[in-house]
Amino acid sequence: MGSDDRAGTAHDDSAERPTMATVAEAAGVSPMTVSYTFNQPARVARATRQLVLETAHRLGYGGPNPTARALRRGRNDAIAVVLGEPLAYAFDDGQATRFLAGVADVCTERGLGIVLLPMQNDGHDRRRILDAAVDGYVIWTTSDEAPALEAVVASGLPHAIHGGPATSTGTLVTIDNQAAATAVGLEAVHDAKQPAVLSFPIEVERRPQVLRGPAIEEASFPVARHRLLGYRAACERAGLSWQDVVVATVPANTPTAAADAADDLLSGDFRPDAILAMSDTLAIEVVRAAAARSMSIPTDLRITGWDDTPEADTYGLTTVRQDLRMQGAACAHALLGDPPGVEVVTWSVIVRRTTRPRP
Amino acid sequence: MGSDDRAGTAHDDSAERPTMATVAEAAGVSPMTVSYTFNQPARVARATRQLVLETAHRLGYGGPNPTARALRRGRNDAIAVVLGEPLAYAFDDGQATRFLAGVADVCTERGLGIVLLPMQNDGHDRRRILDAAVDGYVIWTTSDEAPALEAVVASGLPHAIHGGPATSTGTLVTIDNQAAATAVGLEAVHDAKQPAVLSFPIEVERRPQVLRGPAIEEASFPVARHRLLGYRAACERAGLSWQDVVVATVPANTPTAAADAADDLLSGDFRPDAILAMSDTLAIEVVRAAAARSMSIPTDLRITGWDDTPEADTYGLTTVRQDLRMQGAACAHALLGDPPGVEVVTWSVIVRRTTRPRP
DNA sequence: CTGTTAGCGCTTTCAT
DNA sequence: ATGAAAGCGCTAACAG
Repeated sequence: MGSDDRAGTAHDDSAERPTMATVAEAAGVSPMTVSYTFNQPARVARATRQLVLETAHRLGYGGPNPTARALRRGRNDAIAVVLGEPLAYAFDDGQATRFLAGVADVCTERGLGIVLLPMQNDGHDRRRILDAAVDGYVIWTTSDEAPALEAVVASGLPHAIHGGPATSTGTLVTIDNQAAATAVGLEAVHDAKQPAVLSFPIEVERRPQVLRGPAIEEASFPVARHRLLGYRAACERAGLSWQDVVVATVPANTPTAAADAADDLLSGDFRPDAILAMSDTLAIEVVRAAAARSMSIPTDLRITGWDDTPEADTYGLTTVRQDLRMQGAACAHALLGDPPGVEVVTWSVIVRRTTRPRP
Repeated sequence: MGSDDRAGTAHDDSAERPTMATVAEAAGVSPMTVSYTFNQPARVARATRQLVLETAHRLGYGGPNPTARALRRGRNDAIAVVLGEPLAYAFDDGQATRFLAGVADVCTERGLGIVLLPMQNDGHDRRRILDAAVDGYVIWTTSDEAPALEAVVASGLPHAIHGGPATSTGTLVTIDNQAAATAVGLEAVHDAKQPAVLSFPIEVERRPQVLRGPAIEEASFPVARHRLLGYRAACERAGLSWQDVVVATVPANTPTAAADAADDLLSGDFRPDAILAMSDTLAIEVVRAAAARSMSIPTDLRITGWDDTPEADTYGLTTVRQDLRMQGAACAHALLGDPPGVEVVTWSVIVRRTTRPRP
């Protein structure tokens, strides 16, 4: 590295971190005056303020201790976002990051911190939640039995849940996944014989699996469950039996996981002529895998996605349009007690070239 | 939403949130016994523990208040990650998310929360930093004069900075960007006549610009500056004058911004025969833009990237290999006082098909 | 095994 | 415009 990059004189651990009292004493004023200087400067005489600020600076006092202030005020000015998956996955998951961006929009605007709480499903999740110094929780799509949910409810703090499951005390923000799945699914299956589904995990271990006509009611994740119910309805309405539908699940909504699953689906004995994917990320890897096999879309294979990302347009993907960023913002608002406003989240189906027009 | 979506019991907003003292009184024990029950259960008689837990549950006490505990313990069990950009950008930035994942690895392992602090460059940044209840800061690549840096130093808390700039009290984690830029740059410019650079922002406004032979020393971001210095060295070593090199900057390291910039570079009067990009994300958009123009790579155009992402391999990109996730973890460790271990961050150049072999 | 004491650093409330 | 008192909810340190 260049010589303009010098760091690392030692850290002085011996110096006590100064407190308000230290500064007050050094400046010859009361602690209250120091507090006012930092919190309501207008209330303090110009000269006093100056003196306090100088003393603070001289002593290396950086301002009121946020923890003490939070305790006294009974408010942390921060909210937690509970992610039901390792953070590394969440950051690779376009849906999750768009949702997070929406939460962040509100937090930035209101000057709130965002605390990310990764869940591990390892028994410490409850602690992780209850130990966070926050004023409320936003929960990103999780499973029905997640201990995290119980902990959030136990905290007694306000919370908003995206996708599901609902709690009795929180706000649920979601589109009607089942209805949307039926609608988009029909675009692909109306002229198909062997549909398959590329699904989010349906059990908490998040293992990748390939199942035939799985029992949907047992799926642990409400979002996946509702979409599967919708897809099933679409298949049945097209005169197809759910028993014959193959469902492949990915461990995470990332391109890498999607590519593997797409490969599995297209290489197996089962030769699907329609694939209903629960995200554009997944669907696009199907498009690619199909292209690699010189399959013609939509003739040989119909594909639907979910989210209507910019890439969906690039790939001509028939998909469900929803605004996850807005839903993230809606969760934050709900939790902060703002007027609901967006209780009902809208969605629509965007029909493009990866499916054939319905009669 | 389906009626299968119920959880939790009613929330009584009228009830005061119980404290340890409340529980202690109700259970007929001292507050310390309640504290021990939650923090060192082994120290409490089984029967007493049982009683306390039951009482707590009955009263809806969710456990020790994290803020009070943090104040008393002098520790927050959370660290902040300071992002020099809006969160929405950071989440779209593969480098940033890989780095964050590394920080998250360590935090997850150690049970620490991650507080995301987006900077706005709006004068409140100092406050945002100093108001966070955390035990230290990890700073993601920022500019030399960022007020955030001053605030972090003023906090007196330990901090680790990725990329730069260094502070006197923090740890710097970075590869030798200048040396790496020279090395990878040479792969592309050794047989080129008109190189161009696709760069990260060089001024804090992050405006997209196209400059010819810019004054590198004035670039505000150390990472971009060092890489530009390295690229310049490569050009000069190849007998080319920096004055003739066009540098285009992107507002953010995202595919969208990259596509725009790649377009600008390839559509302008200046016809580059080599493009040195500061990330694989940027480089790949150049490859695509070149393909769309039927340019032949590496014959018509040599391209280098940075990071050696999986996509770099897919696209046959000559690039710099570095492990940002590990660097994120190194920052977290440094800040937590763990033995350094990774002071020196390694890098290497991976030569693939987007450049021509050097003689 | 359980309890007492004494604050952590700050700010609300109420004086002056 | 400044200050004194009180205590937010908890736990380290030290009894017993």
